Amino acid sequence: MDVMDSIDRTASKIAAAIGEPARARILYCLMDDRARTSTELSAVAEVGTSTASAHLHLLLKARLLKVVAQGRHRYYSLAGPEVGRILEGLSAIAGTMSPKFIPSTPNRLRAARSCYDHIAGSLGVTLHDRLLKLEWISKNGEGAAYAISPKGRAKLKEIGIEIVDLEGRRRHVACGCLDWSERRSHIGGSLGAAILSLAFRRKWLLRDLDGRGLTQTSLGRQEFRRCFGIEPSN
Amino acid sequence: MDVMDSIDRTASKIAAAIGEPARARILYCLMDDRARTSTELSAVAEVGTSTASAHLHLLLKARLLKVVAQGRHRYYSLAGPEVGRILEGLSAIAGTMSPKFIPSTPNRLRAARSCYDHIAGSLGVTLHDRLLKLEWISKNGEGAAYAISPKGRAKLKEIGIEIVDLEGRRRHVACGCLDWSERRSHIGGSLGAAILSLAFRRKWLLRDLDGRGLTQTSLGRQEFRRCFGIEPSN
DNA sequence: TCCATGATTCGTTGTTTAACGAAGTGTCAT
DNA sequence: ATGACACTTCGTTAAACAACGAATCATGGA
Repeated sequence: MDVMDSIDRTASKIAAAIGEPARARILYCLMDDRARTSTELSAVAEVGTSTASAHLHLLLKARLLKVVAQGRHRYYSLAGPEVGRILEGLSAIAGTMSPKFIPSTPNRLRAARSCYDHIAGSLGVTLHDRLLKLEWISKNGEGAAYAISPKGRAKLKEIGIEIVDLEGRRRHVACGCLDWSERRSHIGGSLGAAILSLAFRRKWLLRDLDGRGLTQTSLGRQEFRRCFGIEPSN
Repeated sequence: MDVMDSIDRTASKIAAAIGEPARARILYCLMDDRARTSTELSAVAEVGTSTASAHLHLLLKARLLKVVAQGRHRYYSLAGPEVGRILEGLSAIAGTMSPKFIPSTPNRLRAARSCYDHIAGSLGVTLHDRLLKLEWISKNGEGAAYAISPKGRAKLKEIGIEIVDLEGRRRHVACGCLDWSERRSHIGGSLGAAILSLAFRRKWLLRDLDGRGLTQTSLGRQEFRRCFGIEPSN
């Protein structure tokens, strides 16, 4: 009975965290699964940066948000899918409006882009998520680093990437790299570099004139699909 | 965009309603689907009756609770299953504890009892819910009254109850009657009376010595199951 | 009818907390 | 190094609101 009470109490704390208008605006803004910076969220919440900082701190403590520090930016995002579900549920009660009107997953896709020496943009994020889903890589590594599974090694070897060649250097073999425009992780580290270099070599991707943009060739579309099971997006 | 904002705002209001400790205690206490009075809930929330009244008013406005007036009592209960789901969801996030530990549906069953001239207690409630589920009765009637469906008439006739004989009197043919101990509706009106009288006549139920309690016979268990599909409870 | 009891409304008090600006910390660029 | 920028921490103020007791309304029983 005592345990139950404490659950109720923390549940109530969580509800209270959502129950403040400025914080609710922050949370619902983050429902598209993109990470945003403190200052951006202060604009969304329509409060000063210091106030937003306090709100974000509280939301972190309530385990509704998580944060990733990247340089002098701190990217905040929803702590997990359960949080999104709670928010959807509340909206569902709120309006007679059906939950499908809530701006959750559907998101405008952005073009591929390079980030230093690996693939960023929507393609980079898709690839990143896909490798995790396929369990070629897993989050078991230290920090933001990913571990490569035996299956991943085999499959990547088939494609033409030898993991052993990438190991033993100072650089991580694979790690999540937060994307400036997508605000989600894409695949970085020497594996990310190897994939981009492979894609250039095989003419899956062409470098744009501005040096950062990438264009996927029709061959590239086919090959990304064949190798990773990625549906042609745009 | 404006519509979205308003949804967020009311969602935030709902969360705020849950986010006050006293109100959270009230809500989680009501998760067993039983209606409770204002004074009882004030005890649960550990506040005075006037404070509880204010909280209950707010929860009504937030559409998290509904209320049924019965004499000088007002029975409060959760507004719907979505509310329970939200509360469960919050608890799920709150603890690492799994949602199944939340005291939602499983509830100690109470013995059958008579309420004036019809069946109350757990059996009465079960019967009430069953008749609705089978769609022999529906909530289309005025107020707390139920309408009897054609199917219901036919099935009840098979059992030995002629609805036409019950109609045209001042009394409702069927209506929900809030149970003092179960705090949930059982089946009242002349249909309720007819069922109890039938159960006595056929020795499905025996009146206890105290005059209010009812004992289900083994024949009764069989027959309630055969006629209404009610599983033998205790 | 009158009284007892459940429940709500009202007015007051005290606590909580959201908001801001100013000052402090850390990171990138020149 | 030094300035610019992103972000947080601190101290203060003002508004929101939960709590209570007293008064009021409503219902059921004597």
